[in-house]
Amino acid sequence: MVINSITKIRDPKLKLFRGFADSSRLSILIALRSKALTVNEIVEVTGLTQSNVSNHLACLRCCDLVVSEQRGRYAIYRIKDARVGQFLDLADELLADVAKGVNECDNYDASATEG
Amino acid sequence: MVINSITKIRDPKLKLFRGFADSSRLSILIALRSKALTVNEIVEVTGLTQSNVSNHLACLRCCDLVVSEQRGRYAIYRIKDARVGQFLDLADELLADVAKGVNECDNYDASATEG
DNA sequence: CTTACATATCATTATTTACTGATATCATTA
DNA sequence: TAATGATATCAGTAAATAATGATATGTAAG
Repeated sequence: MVINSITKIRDPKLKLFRGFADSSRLSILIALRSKALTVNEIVEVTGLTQSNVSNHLACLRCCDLVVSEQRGRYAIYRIKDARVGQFLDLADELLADVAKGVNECDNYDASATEG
Repeated sequence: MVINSITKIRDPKLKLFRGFADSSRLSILIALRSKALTVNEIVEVTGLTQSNVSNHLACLRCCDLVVSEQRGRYAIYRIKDARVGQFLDLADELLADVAKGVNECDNYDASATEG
């Protein structure tokens, strides 16, 4: 399993940030924030493929950001702790107050936005 | 510039997390947390190469996480806002309270730790 | 105006990480 | 127990990202 190579990371803080720092994983976390979902529901909401979602869920589960509960043949996933949500909130706050420029900093590479 | 490809990321939240989600950048941010430093000082503290540090600083600067001030032939870098530090704090908190397992989850791949 | 120092830039290469598609597992139902 | 549905796993490949090394830029001092 390659995705879980992040679990080899020694520094747990780095590992934590990595959990949030991928487009697919972030989508999953945001989706799970409102309520617990089955894998298929996550697939539908995010538009990712099943295996991709499953791989990332393994990653998030391993890092203790989400937990799964087997209910019949469904696996229900949910955010493990509300603080994970708070982490997302703080990111928004930080963006609103501190790092407004994050939004704008792509003008160095006009070709990327034009092409 | 390849490192700054993160600036192409649309979602600013994702971009923010990416800022923290690299070993070198995280080292730099942690180093800058205690006090402002020149590029060479960062190089010494982190053990990274000069060009690597410079590349990552460009990335962090672009994302508004750090700012630089030219003083003579030195460039002084510092964390742009205290909230960036708070973000690091919250990560620690989260790790302490929520994601303790982050530390332990590498037993799936014994070969990696043994070899 | 040449030298030395400090930093930035950039192309190349190396490494990491994510995605895909096929298949395995495991629980339910017929 | 065969078939179906839901999820997990994994090898292979593709894509993204970081590190390196050479060099450019800019600043100060001789």
